[in-house]
Amino acid sequence: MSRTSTHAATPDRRQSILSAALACFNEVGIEAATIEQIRERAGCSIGSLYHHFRSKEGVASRLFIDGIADLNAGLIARLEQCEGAEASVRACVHHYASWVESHIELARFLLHSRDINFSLDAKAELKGMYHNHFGAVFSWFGPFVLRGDMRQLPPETYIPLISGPVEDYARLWLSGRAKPPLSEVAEVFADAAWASVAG
Amino acid sequence: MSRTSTHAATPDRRQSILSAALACFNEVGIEAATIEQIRERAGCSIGSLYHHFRSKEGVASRLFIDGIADLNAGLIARLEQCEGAEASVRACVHHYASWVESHIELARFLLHSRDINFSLDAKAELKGMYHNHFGAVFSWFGPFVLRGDMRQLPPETYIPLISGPVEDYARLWLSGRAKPPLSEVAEVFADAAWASVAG
DNA sequence: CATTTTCTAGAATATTGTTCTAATGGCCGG
DNA sequence: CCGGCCATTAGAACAATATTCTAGAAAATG
Repeated sequence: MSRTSTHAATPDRRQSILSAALACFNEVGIEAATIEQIRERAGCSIGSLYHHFRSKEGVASRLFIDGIADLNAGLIARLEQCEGAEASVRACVHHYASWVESHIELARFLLHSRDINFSLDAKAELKGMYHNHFGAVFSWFGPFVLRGDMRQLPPETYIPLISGPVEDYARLWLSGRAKPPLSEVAEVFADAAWASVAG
Repeated sequence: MSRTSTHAATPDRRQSILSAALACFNEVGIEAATIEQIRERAGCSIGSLYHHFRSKEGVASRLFIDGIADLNAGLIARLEQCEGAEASVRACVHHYASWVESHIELARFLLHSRDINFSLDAKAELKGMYHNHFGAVFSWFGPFVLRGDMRQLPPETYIPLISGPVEDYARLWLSGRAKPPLSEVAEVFADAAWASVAG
């Protein structure tokens, strides 16, 4: 009878499960969050949950991968509107800061969950994503280094130098241990980032 | 009869459990590591394990808290042998790098496990530890700032600026995504750290 | 409209964290 | 040396919870 039967209101279960899981994970951590809690919050059945995701870790993986993908895509888009090395380096810092401020819950999840037990599929997806992203980032910055606008350093050190501080601060801020909003201190980190890699 | 009975070789069960757990946690993550795996590796019984630790998270908490305590204590000891702001700032970076290189497994655990579900007791212990540590660190650096040897910045930004990059790099290195050993790139991060906070 | 696929539901099952009871061995006061 | 006490160990019993399974309803497809 009508829509209150088994197949009730289901515009997109998938998304409601992801949202519910994000909230649960942030409240008690991935491990402590139970399927039952997520199920109840999403207002769905166990079967439905397992139909959309392989497992609890599957939900966490999806949140993680999609979150990183969005963060990365935004950076690339922003870089493409930058002129020159300094603007690009600063954009990395400011993008990180503003993304975190506008995706607080998701950011909290991404920055606090480093030990998701990714499935082989998820690992492959993540690896491919990183490969593309870092490829894009390095081909953007490569010319600046060649031209001498940026210092030549061991390749693996650029990202920690540029993003390390703002990322670290974001963790502090998200966990409530630092009060000044990211937007207020981003400039400090942008200055430091540029100073550390300027040619 | 002799020592092969129930109460077998037990110089310090507690430590063998911690070691076994550390290995398991690093191999498959805290969540995926089972009590059974840890128990087997430590060569003890379930009862023994739960006698020494309240729970699986209790083991993880102990590893985490003791690890951080050691890292922090080492830093304070090292700072006390430094003269001046620059040497102190550089010492922070170098201490972090060398500690990670000489405690690889423990470092891997500390840097990848941000979502341990600490008990109230553990939270209190950790909070007290951080309180003392940051108190000591800030009273060490405070005079340098007052004297103008270091720039005055929002207090919460110093740690990300100084430790953020080397910490971020350590994560990369420990996960195998960066090859140059920490000791080889530490100087880059020390330079950057000092540049970002120098007066 | 038949049928095929996707989706939902919830009971049944399996895994695994935790508790409980009993027993062992050292330690110490007598 | 004795006898009780406490820390420690063991492993079975228990409980919580992740996952699988079967059935059926809704949408999609032709």
